Amino acid sequence: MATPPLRLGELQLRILEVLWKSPDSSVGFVHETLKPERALAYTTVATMLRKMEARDLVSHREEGRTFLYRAMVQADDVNRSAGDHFVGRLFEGSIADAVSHLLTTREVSRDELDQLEKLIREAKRRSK
Amino acid sequence: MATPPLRLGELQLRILEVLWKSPDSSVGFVHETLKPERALAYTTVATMLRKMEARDLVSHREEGRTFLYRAMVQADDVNRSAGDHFVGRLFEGSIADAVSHLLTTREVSRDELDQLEKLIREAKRRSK
DNA sequence: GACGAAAGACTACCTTGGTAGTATTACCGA
DNA sequence: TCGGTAATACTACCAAGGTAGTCTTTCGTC
Repeated sequence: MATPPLRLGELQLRILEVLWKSPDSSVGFVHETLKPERALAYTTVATMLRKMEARDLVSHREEGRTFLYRAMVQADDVNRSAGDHFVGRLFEGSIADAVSHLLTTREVSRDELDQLEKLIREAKRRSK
Repeated sequence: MATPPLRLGELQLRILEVLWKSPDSSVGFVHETLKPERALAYTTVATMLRKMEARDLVSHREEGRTFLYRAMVQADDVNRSAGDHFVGRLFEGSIADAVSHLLTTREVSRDELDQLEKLIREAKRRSK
């Protein structure tokens, strides 16, 4: 179904993350969950949810008087889209370049490096 | 100077890329360069350039009647910012997770895998 | 049964990216 | 010098993300 680029804002992403972790969340729940990091009005969350539903990013069903929302896009879709953008637009498709950039511009723990090494070995095995 | 997140649109990114490759480009040059991929009006490019200058993404100097623009942000700043977003927002800071995602959601050539392996070895050596 | 709390519906506003038309100015060639 | 062309300036619009106020309905409770 040729998913379009999926341009998500920060709040939308945060909302989706709440819904991925807790499907069938009410507006109030999402609002409460986001409260520590973002002091948003309840209506702001409700409005954004409605806007997102208009874009088929989420859907809702009614449970009595409250709406329970769930994500209509999967985390993988979003990550994939973001990955495409990151690697494609910024590094002309070269994963090596992208990873190289990641590795050189920030601290990477010994542990992470080990993990990465393992990942590569696995990828090699798979492609063999 | 605590560079803010640097939220760039697609066109802005393309324009910056032209300016990185060819500093001191005129509006006409940027317009021409972008023509094959985007059929934009000349004035669209000029307007975007002016908007970008207002945000200090680019600057210009006058050469007779024409403006020559150059990027005020470096490719590294932009890539860094995008990398932060990609790894930080989407994978909660885990480079390993981010790379793993990259590796599993798309084709990676043997060559790239070799390159990656080398990168990791180097990173390990550096951190030792 | 009245009343306040809670939920959704609507509407509005701001910002920014993207796009482009119109106006103005300056220069160059016939 | 006259006119066309090329440059910038200004203005306007649209879409989308983000934010929130107000209105209406619906419960639960005293």
